[in-house]
Amino acid sequence: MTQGSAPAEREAREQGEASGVTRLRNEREILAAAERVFARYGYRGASLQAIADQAGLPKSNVLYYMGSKRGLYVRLLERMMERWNALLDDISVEDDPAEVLEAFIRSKMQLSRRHPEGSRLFAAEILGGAPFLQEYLRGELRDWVRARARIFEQWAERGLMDPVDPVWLIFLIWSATQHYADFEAQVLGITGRDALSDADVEEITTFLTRVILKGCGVRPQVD
Amino acid sequence: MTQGSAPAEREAREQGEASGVTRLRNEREILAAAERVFARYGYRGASLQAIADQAGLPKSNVLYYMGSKRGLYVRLLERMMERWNALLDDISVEDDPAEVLEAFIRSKMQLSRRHPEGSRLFAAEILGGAPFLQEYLRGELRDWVRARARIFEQWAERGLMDPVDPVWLIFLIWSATQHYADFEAQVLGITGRDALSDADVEEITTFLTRVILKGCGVRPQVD
DNA sequence: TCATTGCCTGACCAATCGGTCAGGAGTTCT
DNA sequence: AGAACTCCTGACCGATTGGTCAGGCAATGA
Repeated sequence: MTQGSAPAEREAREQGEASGVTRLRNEREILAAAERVFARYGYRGASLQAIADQAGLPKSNVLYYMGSKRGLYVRLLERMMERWNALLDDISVEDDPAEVLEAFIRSKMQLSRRHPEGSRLFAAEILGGAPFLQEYLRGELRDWVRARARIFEQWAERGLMDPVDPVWLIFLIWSATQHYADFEAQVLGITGRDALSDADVEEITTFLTRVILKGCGVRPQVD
Repeated sequence: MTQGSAPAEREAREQGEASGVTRLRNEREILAAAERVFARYGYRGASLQAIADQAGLPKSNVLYYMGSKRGLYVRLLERMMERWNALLDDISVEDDPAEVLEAFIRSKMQLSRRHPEGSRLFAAEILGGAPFLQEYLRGELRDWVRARARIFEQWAERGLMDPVDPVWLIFLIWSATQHYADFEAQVLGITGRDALSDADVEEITTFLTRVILKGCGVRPQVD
């Protein structure tokens, strides 16, 4: 983002280490509060007052730290995209399909599990037509999907899996894993739980892995 | 923004015997506009002014017809639930699993296809914690899921399908089908299309049916 | 003819929105 | 001491929010 194009002064000057700690803590508090509020109400529906209340700070302070509502929102989106990109590791044709697909499902599930608010924030952004993420979708993410798709196709050619459309397969995995964060209210309401336990998440992950791998003809790893 | 109907036309038919027609048309126009706006911005983010503009009517007229923002929103939710319930037909243990599951996937896909705005409206409501739908989720819908789950289990006992958790299976189908309406912006951005054609939807439906049926060990119908 | 009735809407309201700004509080430097 | 600098916030701004209401308009009943 905005970093060091203009040298200016070094921020190495520390005025009382306690104040630096406060600054970091406030910043984290605001980001966490904003993620909750934006996820729940969407960009337009969220108010800076609600975010400030959640963070336990005056509204002016939120604007002092973040500059503007739009800037805060974009920053949260970028943070979520970084988390997403972190698990988009490279794979090769030589890898084992079962291993790769399971790792894919598992890491995606953990991302939704670890950052449910961020996941919902992302979902709300897409739901509203992705006004801030068009570029990312049509660029970086599209390239990543195409690269993976090509590998899936090569696996199919080698008879390691059924010749299913790899793009629809990726969407299937995304939707199935994202569901438990985005539609949490529905899942909890129907199953009658207060929250999903780690055991539940593990069970769901196993279920999804088994059904999807079997569904596209990937034989579990045999050593 | 977009003026759908010229005032002159409205005046001409307004107070004549066809006034009932105008009323019906306005009501439909408002509901359609509201569905779009609520789906895009969520309940709080949507404004009556935006809905009125979309419908080509003054804001006061929207309130005259619908009473309040909340009432309008609830009415839209109920309409969507009716559409949903319409495809929740009864099934029995004697039915063919492959047939039922395929019909399930196909009708759910068509619902998302035919009412994408309604689908997104529902998604936004759940995303925000389902403040207006708690009762429906914990009552009607939960009962429906349990009834289906029991049948799936009996199928598994009879060896007609793998003994997978039926609730997770239902969620898998819901998420996979809903995805193409709710995350339309992502799907279009990544695939580089302007819209999904009927052929695309048919291809996706076939893909999902094949993978999911195979994935939980349901052999395609053999007659 | 005039009063009534139902459909409709411009003008208006208090509340809230995102954002600005002057200035207080607290350190550090000269 | 006082200037300079950063961190912070109450008060305020114009715009917009959901909602109300008095009254205009056209058709009907008498």
